[in-house]
Amino acid sequence: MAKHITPRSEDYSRWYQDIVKKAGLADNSAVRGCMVIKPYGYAIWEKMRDQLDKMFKETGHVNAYFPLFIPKSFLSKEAEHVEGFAKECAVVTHHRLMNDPNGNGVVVDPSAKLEEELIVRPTSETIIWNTYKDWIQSYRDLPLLINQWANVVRWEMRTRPFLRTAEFLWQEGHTAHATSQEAEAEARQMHDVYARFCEEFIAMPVIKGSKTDNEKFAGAEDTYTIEALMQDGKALQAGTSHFLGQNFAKAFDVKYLNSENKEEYVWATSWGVTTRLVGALVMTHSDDEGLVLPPKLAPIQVVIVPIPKPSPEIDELAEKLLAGLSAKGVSVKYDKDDTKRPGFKFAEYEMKGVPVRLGIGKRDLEKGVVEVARRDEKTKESVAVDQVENHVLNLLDEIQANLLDRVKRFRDDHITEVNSFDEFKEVIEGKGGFVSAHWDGTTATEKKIKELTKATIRCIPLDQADESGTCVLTGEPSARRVLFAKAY
RNA sequence: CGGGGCGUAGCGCAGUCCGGUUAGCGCACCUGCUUUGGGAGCAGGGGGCCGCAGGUUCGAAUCCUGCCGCCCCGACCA
Repeated sequence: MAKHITPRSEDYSRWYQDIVKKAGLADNSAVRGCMVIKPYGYAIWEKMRDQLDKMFKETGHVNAYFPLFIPKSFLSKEAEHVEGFAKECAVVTHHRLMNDPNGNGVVVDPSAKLEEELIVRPTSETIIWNTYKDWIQSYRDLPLLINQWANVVRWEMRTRPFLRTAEFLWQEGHTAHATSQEAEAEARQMHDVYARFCEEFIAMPVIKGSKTDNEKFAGAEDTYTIEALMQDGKALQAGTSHFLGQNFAKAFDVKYLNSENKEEYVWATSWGVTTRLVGALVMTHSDDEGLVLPPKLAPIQVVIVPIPKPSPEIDELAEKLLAGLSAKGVSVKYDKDDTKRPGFKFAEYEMKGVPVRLGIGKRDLEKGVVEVARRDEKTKESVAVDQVENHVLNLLDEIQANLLDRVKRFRDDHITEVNSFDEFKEVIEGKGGFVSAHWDGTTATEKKIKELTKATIRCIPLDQADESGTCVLTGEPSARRVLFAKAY
């Protein structure tokens, strides 16, 4: 059967959902707003997770695990924080079920009401800082550099697989430091780690910047963000790193004695990326034929397809190539399923985004070649058997680089400087992408622009020269340009 | 939470307006044969509380009432 994917030009949102479903990444579940991550989708997340975990360890962090449930009272200790999350929390009120006296299955046992309700964590700052209070006494206990891999729940109105679901997987780093400078450096360091991960592994260039007061994390002093651009011209926040100042330390009374025996509040950061990155990956590279995966995150990097079906001669060569490539660390699959025809397999592996496909048929055997097809450019070539291994190794690198290059060009073409509000609207409504414009620095203007155009300030880019000008909406003076876009 | 749409086989749908044999089609699945360099062909076969609960009727997928769920679009958000 031809598995039809809605073309991007027709309906980008449906195209995205088709890819997620037909490439076998995730299914809708019986639970509203929650998805089932299927093995293939989870394999991609695992690759991301393993790589990120390695990078966290390299920067001195260790993993730990904190409770799923947070006492309600904890959330109200930091006023801005509770403000940010209160509207989307799942609340546990009882701890027991009982048989319905009327015979309708089970019901909540009213006598099992919790004295203090528990909140399913939307993020773990509060439970963690409540714990850190006991762990930190002296400057010798600092810095405390901890990460946790966990699920969190945010009761969203509208959900989309990977991009926004009620429950999602993520990592959250929570660190404590003796000085403001050190905490700031940590927040920026992890910001860099995220940006590097996105570029090197997802092959997705990101813009590093800081959030405006309006857009920053509830409870943070500063929020650093990485912003990516999707194919449809909308921006996607791919990760954030927060400098929390002493807000949580004060709320949870976390103090340490410095070397002069003086008590001080600690300085904090938190930082996270989520399974949303899987959605970002999909929307960054894929095409109307299906998923396109960067080799570094592809669960299967190379697939070998026998044409038209396995035979002793084909098997022999395939097994040899498989062994050789596997020894070099490449994940290879030899598809020996003889109930499927080659054409079906080609389409299927293209749907799944496998970067490189090797085809071996009788004609190839006679000529001593293998057909090598690359997913990113959809091209094929014949390569002599004894060169296949090196060729594939190089090709994987080339594909990884090509994807990044391609996306970078698209992204750079979609950062448009504008100097009037008319231009601003024209670009936002037409071309899309990021709009670089002067802004007077007020939340009121930011909100007004959003109201008028649906575009929000994605970030104040870090690596950008100051340039004085006038606000695109109000004409008030502005010290630098900021990036606006419609966002996911 | 507003607006729109949809619940019939694993998936996609027709049938519903205007009630009437045994509920149908495509894909998928199973068996067999023939095929096989870009999603194979033929033949045979299995699979349905027609979203749930009431009601009207001799008779309900179809009409009425209530409920539940899902999707899309918006407001809010990683």
